[in-house]
Amino acid sequence: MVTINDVAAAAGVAPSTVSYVISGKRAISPKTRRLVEDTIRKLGYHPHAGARALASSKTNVLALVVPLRTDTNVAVVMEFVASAVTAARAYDHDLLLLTTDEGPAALRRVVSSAIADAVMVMDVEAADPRVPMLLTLDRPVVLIGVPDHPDGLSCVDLDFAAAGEASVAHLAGLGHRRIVLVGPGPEVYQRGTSYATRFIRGFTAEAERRDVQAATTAWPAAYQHGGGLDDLLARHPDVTGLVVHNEAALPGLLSDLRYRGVRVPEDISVVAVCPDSMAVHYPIPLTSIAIPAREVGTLAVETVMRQLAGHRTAETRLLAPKLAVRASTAPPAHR
Amino acid sequence: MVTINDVAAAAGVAPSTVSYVISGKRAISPKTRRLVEDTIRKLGYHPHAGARALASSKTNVLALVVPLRTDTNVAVVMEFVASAVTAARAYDHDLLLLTTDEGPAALRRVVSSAIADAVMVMDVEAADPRVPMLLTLDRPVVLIGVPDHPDGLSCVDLDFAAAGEASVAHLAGLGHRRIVLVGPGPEVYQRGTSYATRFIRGFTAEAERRDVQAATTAWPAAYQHGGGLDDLLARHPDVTGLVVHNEAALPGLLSDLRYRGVRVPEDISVVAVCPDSMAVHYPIPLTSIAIPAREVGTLAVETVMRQLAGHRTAETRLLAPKLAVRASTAPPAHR
DNA sequence: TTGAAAGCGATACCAC
DNA sequence: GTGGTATCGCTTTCAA
Repeated sequence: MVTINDVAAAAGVAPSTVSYVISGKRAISPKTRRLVEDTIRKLGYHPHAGARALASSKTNVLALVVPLRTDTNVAVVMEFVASAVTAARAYDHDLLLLTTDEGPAALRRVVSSAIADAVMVMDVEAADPRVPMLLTLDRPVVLIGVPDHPDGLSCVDLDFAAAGEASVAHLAGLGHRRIVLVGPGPEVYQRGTSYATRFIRGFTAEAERRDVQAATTAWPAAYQHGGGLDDLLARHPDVTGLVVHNEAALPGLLSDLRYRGVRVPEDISVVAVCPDSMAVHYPIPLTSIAIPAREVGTLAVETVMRQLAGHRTAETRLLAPKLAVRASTAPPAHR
Repeated sequence: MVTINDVAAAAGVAPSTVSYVISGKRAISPKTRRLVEDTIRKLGYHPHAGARALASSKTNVLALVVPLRTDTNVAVVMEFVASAVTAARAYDHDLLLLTTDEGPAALRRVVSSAIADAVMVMDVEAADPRVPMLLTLDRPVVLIGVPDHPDGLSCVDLDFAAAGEASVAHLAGLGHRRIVLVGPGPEVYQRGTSYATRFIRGFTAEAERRDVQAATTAWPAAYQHGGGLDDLLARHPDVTGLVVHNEAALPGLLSDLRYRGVRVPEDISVVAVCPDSMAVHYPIPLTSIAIPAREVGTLAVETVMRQLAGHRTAETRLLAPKLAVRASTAPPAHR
């Protein structure tokens, strides 16, 4: 293994000089700098991460806790993770993967062992049991999602309440008076997953404000196609607008609509809550509120990096929803 | 921070004794062991990972390179990752996430810096440019997938060639004479992604052997529903069996079939290649060949752990495909 | 602008 | 069965 001493010897300088060339923490003459840099390249030197962590108390590793249930929204999680890795690399950090299954103990372990410098937690629940313990960690923490009591932890997420409002506002603006929410499965609500309840809150509030009849339904994430739409129409025969906050059920629902000869948007308007990339790929491009997984991932990393840089005040950033009007919504037909 | 010296002092023993209690690498009297363990608990001691890595040249971290393109099969990747994390934790290891985007350099960096002890690489291509460099790493490596020239690297995967054969064999056995493969999009083949070509090879070979007419088509992963089936039927009007090796296109294809009034399996039989959990959730449970992401993830970790334990000979493990007969296949109707 | 050397917190060898 | 201590590779303070 090539060590800093090897580099120093080969370059004819002190190890500390090599260290400073790398870190840039003190002025180095251009000549020495070039010499050292060349030697590093020539020898193929890579600083030993463990030694570095030991001496500097920094690992340059971020821990990311992801939900690996299959019921959850896989595509969004992946997109988030991808952007987080990329953003982390831009700050010269790596990502260590933990799962929600491992519970709070995993977080304590990773931080106490100095495996990671900071922690990002996805899939936060309203009364998340991890919050109290995260507070005791004394390390930067960023929650993706918003618990009822963040207690001074930083949070990043789409503003789902505003998204719920926006979906209703759009349909109401077009003249729809009876709309139904196709939400995630009951298990999501049972867990108290914060985004689902926040969305519903906004959805319902805006419906009241605008005096439109709004009902909510929960569809299993595994829903493919079959009786879902028939059930819904039986209960809400005069519905003209659907808000789908359940990307996994989207293909099945649209298949049901097509099969039943219900035209979109002529007979029923559909607003989807899903990544834009998903919305545009349907034969009828969907009017949608984007789930900005990419932005949230990047923002989470930036927030955590800011905290690592010493900025220790908690900040909650809720991204404003963006509703893109595409081909799946229109004014309701007169009947 | 609580160090091993703090524990030693509090317990009235030498630091080395504490170390040995933890590692179990030498005999300790029950009395001392209990004393030390209690002290560790009481003080909340966690060994410093960096210090450990420095002294022992082991990080207890596995690097996993995942493909984070969105065109690729998200659900399978997630399932694989989930099982890999779980398996790794069973061996007291953590998982560091790298992406294919970072290229071969990332692997060199992670290994040379002693951030990880070994590497697992997903989404291997036929002529994967990473293979030559992986060979120079001098660390355990496991490929998920099989390149044309593994050159002594361990590989783990589903036996896709056998899967291709099995799909044809099942349909041919039922009496089908004209079948079509709905494969992944052209970009997958262009990358030379090994599983896709291996599947086709088995598919075609078995078709020849059984003298059934077999055609192959490539559907975009983003396919939802629309003209896909019409195109296919126009080109292959007398097809009676479909093999779908493209889970993302599955909902769209089935929607097309339903919409066109093509009954499954009465008019057309469908064999899917996808995780079992996916196959069983359709209204017509699909006859399928399972993509054993879970098993592959676990096996990959076990293989890498075996190598870390000193077993340095490369082993290629191709899991035999399991075809589960469900409701989407039947003998072809006589026309 | 550079060098020397004291840690950082474990492991594992050498003694007893 | 236990203790003492050199060592791992780097960062950073102190000196020059």
